[in-house]
Amino acid sequence: MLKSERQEHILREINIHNKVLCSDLSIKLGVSEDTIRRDLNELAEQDKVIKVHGGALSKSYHTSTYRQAEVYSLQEKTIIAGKAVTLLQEGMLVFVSGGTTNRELARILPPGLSATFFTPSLSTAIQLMEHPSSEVVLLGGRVSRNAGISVGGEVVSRLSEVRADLCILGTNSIDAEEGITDSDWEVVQVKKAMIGRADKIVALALSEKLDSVQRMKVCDIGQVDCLITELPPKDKRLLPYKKKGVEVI
Amino acid sequence: MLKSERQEHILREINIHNKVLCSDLSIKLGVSEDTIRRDLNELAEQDKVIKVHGGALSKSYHTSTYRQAEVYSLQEKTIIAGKAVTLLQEGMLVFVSGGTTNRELARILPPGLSATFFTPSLSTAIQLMEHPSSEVVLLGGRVSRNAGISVGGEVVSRLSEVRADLCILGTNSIDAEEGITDSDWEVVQVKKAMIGRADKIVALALSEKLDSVQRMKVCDIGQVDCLITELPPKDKRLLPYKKKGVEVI
DNA sequence: GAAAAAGTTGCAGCTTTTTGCATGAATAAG
DNA sequence: CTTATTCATGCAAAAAGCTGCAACTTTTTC
Repeated sequence: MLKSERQEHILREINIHNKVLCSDLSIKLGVSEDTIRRDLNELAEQDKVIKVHGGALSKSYHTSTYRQAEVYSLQEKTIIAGKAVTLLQEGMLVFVSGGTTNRELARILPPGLSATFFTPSLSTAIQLMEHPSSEVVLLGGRVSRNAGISVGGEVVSRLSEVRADLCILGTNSIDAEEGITDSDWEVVQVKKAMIGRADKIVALALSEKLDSVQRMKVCDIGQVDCLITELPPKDKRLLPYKKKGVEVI
Repeated sequence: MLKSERQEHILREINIHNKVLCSDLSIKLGVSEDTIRRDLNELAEQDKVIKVHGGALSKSYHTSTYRQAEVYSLQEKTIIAGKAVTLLQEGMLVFVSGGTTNRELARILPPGLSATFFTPSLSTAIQLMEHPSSEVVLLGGRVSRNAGISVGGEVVSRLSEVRADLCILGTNSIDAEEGITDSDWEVVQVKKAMIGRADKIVALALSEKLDSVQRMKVCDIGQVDCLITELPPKDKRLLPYKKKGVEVI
């Protein structure tokens, strides 16, 4: 295993768990603790991690600790994000909507992956900015104070000029009959535009959002190719969606 | 559990409850009270908590905001931002560039003011979002990892469709002879476009940036209407700029 | 393509840090 | 004033870190 390969692995581990122990990594990667220590020191010098006695901590976790701690259901969201990452492939063009789950996705992106991300979300864009090898395109427009994303005709018309391989939607409500729904008209417009211009639609949802409906429709369940929750795919609650032909991860 | 992790946990506990007891933490974290005591003493030395007999108290009770401490020369930047705010008027359309000084400006914006801000800067936009009565328009485009702003043709062409009353530029280098200069080509393109579409140009600069020159030219000193530093307007160092007809605040 | 240089890795020996415990002093509470 | 905590200190064991070194691999140079 190459040194750089190993360091990427370490970075990835840190992004997922927010910390690593020298002893764990030593076993997991099959090298001595000294080597791990040296790696961590190098990464710390490059300001990519924070070295502490016994291991290292994630930098993004630390710099924004105050917010991170406040993220609701963070653990579940990290699980969801981890599953979603498996769908990403080298060179893809990906639409990413707003929401904390998507920001979490941006945070745990494998360092090696180089893809192009289009997003109207400020926080997702900022998180993606820290990723070394990906391109980030921010969709500009009037900023919705409420949602923290750009909205309006400009976003929609900008989206109409691209075609994405994948569209990753954070969802507030999803139901096997009613499809994906939301409560903010402007957000709905943006999501609709994203859906219309992507080959594959992936919905991320906490299990508590399942089988709930809100006022405004984003899309039919038939348009959703893949549903990701923190539940194991064979959970009962996911059955109605499978029956509608949605792939469940 | 890592030491730093444990201290993080203690800090969070303190922020929630405003106080902690050594005995509680000892049980909750599964370490001896001595260890907790040592942690609390360390945190107290770093001025993060207030140590008292039997435990510790929250410090943020009295003083809030941690992240501000991390901004370089924050005090000077706040002074600059405070002066710049006086130029803003009701209903104005304002271009704002990136940089921490401009973010500081966004932070101290008078709550009553309702203006429209166009910015390519992610952090400025996020800060402006918290302002109750202003409109924020984010200029979208490829995101420059380096500068944290949108760059590229789209930003420029978008700017060409508006005309602003005011353009507030954070500057890295300004010189009475060479004008405003910068080191990042893409940032320069965006700034140029902003300057070309605004009636009044305001440059914000720390005094240490005065009389310095970098490789790429943003604009001539003649194009700058107003220069704001943290210095009093009659400071000697500002004389060369006054002579060139720049208003100095 | 061989020799030299540079980089990588594990190990032994030693230093530093961390942690829990024992002891006695300091402090708060009744 | 008495009593029960709480605190500071020193100490020892364990864990983690650092350093130099030797073995090995990769890259560069001639």
